Amino acid sequence: MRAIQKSPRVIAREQTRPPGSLPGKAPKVTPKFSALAEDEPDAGLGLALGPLPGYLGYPLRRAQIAVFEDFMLAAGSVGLRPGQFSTLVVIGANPGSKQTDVASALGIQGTNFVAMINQLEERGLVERRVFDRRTYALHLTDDGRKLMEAGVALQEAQEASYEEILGPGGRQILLGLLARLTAGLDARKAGRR
Amino acid sequence: MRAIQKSPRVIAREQTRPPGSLPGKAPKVTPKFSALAEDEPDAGLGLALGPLPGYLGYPLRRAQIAVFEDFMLAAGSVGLRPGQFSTLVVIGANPGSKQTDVASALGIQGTNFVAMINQLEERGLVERRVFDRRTYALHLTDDGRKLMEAGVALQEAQEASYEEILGPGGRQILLGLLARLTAGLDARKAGRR
DNA sequence: TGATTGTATTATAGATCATAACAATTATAC
DNA sequence: GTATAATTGTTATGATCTATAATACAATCA
Repeated sequence: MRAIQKSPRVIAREQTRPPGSLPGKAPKVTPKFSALAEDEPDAGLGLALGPLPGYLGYPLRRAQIAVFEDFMLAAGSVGLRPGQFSTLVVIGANPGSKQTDVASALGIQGTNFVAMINQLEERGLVERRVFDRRTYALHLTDDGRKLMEAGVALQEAQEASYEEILGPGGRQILLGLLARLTAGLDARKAGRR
Repeated sequence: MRAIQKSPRVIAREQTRPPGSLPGKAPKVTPKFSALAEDEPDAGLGLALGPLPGYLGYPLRRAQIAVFEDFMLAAGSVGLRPGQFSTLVVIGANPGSKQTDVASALGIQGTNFVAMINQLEERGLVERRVFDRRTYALHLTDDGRKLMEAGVALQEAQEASYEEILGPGGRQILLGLLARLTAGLDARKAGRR
């Protein structure tokens, strides 16, 4: 509780609070006067999320987190994070590419991509070869290719399990809708520019 | 290019590289020995993404980023980030809730939720009232409610535009598939535990 | 009473992401 | 052919987001 530790910051916050609202005794009886949970499944434990589940951003975010966690549980055994895995896949599909191109294909800022390649190179998975005097050509090492292929195998299994969850064809429909949404939003953004 | 700046780190990396591959002078004549485009770098601009677009995690991530950017462009005018907006919505739907419950409803770790509430409280959008001596009850201030409602109005407009992009019913189907996927993965994770 | 659990907090560290500045190279314009 | 611009990779920095560990205190229960 905040009032306990009395750090300066805490004290400052307390001082700005109307005195009437910080009595030691609280009305424990207070019935969640909201109880607006009339339209929520809610299951007693969780709170009502209001309109959030109907706003695409929220379920998208939750699904993305869930899938990433799932990936980490499965592919964590090969020691790859999602971003690293996709980097290996793209380099594997385009050997000799420049850092700039790989980064932009993945939607990663070039400036942040440097650290990623550094890590992968230090782990002996990726090689920087000279392309011209200002450019590197990226290649997978043998270890990198092995790890990438192991990740692909794991990922294929994951996709099969997603198909189980989503029913026959559901996964394909989801992929199509996601691609359409991303393309539409990217186009809108490009139009604004 | 890395060989240019010669920071200690750079030198260290170069030293660990097989001598044959680190000539100080780049073989300008060397016909980009890469060009190994075993499968062509394709399409001039974008690189091949290999199997990535067929793996749910990747399009999910891209879509989530695109939607979040879209939200920031629209709701940025009211100065709310997605996480802050959803926090306001949940508090508004459940006035008097404990921090713990709001955080877990949103899937945010309690320890990270503290900073979020600090910010919202400092901006005068959220109030911490005493619930009992170790617990705070969260409420929206008048300003907080106004901002939340403004965000909801903006978000409703966004959803309409998503429906345009996804075609009639497409948005609803997408919502359903995302919810099913998240629920399925959460159940699987819970089962593993 | 003493041990356990609940609630909020701080500190810390890692990953992610964006911006700015910079160095060297290459490409282009005049 | 030289001056200028655009590319390419890098570093540095700061803001977010996230996860873990440790702490302080309160409430509950055997």
